[in-house]
Amino acid sequence: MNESTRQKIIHTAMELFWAKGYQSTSIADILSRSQVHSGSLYHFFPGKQDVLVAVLEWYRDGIEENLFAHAWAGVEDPIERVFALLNGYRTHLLVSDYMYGCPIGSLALELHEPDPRVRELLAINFANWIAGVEQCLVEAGDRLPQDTDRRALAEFILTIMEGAIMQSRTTQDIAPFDRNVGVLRSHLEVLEALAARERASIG
Amino acid sequence: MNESTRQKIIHTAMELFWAKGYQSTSIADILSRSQVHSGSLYHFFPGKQDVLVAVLEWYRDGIEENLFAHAWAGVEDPIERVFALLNGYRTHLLVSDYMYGCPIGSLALELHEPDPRVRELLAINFANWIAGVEQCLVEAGDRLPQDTDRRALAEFILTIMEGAIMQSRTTQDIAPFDRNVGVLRSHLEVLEALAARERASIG
DNA sequence: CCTTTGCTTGAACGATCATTCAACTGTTGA
DNA sequence: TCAACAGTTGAATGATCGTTCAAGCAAAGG
Repeated sequence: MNESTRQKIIHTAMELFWAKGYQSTSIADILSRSQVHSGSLYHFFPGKQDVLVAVLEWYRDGIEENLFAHAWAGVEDPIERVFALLNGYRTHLLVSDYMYGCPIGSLALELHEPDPRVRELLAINFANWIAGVEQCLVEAGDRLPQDTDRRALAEFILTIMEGAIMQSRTTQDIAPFDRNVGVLRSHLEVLEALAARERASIG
Repeated sequence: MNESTRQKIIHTAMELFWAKGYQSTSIADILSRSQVHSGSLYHFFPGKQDVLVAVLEWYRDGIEENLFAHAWAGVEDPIERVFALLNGYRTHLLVSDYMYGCPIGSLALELHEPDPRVRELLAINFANWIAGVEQCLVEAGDRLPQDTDRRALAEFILTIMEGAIMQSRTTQDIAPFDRNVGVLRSHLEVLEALAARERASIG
């Protein structure tokens, strides 16, 4: 089984969906960019939606090596890892002139009546992202107040990331992104201060 | 000049763009739903993009009466007005079975290379929303710490609203929305507590 | 050698897309 | 009465869309 053609299609589709969105990307776009012919594509995929499914599965299966490992290289502090992750999206915005935001988020809002498989894969990708951040917050241990709902906080951080990207992409200005991350940082600093007081009163 | 046909097109297009997105809405959809014929549409609008521009102008010009006035009817407390506004989106999600989120946000992420007029109108609509919330926060006066950047906080609230809608629409579950709003509420409560301490120490 | 199998090639198809336009209607002002 | 004009009608157009398929190729197994 020749994986290279299939992989080439997925990789090309991923880039195009990220840059242009799903609907604006035509099969012809994928074919010409990947140097594959339509018959080959339809040999591997029943239709366009199935290419999207494969792309979302690729995101799901590679989030560790493609996203977290890259963002967290050289960053050990668990709370700084959260901001390192956010900074990765910031860099993508800047170097692509506000074209590349979060590929999952863009697809999530673009597809209004998605295939159940697609919606579930979008949700799984969000859940994996949240789980990665939650792990950072768990590793932060008693630097956060004991009763902090770390999963809810991780979910909140995803929310801020997505909303911040939306605003900066729309205004073509990194300032909204930075201000939002700044408010998040001050929120976490308050939590850290509360946790420090907790530790002092107990210890 | 017959405004009713033009208005009928804008109103229908607004609904369809909200429900299905811009690209998934065809001119034929707008025509059949609004009972207008193609020649009439192209008499008023040079093309599809110009219909979108008119819709975004309609949002811009009507944000007060169509959004704020409705959400804030019977709510006087400025901080509760913030949550009343968010609750309006929550209701839309629930009654539409997670189809209707924020029309501006959906368009903002769907359009990857928008007409400059379109992008500017999206940005203006965001700015107007932020300004409305900022006004609430200004009216909250010394219930927030003196040095609170109320514009940045309003921007942050937009971010949370958009990110929360994205997650609840994707998971088809209101819980993420509610948890995000809950974290926001606790954040504001911390600010209110800090402001109370400020007032006590000064007064 | 032949058959099977996995994959490739690329022309072709029907559907749908945004858009055009010539003919038409109804109203208004001279 | 008539010309001018705003608006309507709906068939037609060309482009592009996702998809199909018959033909071909190369390698493997017998």
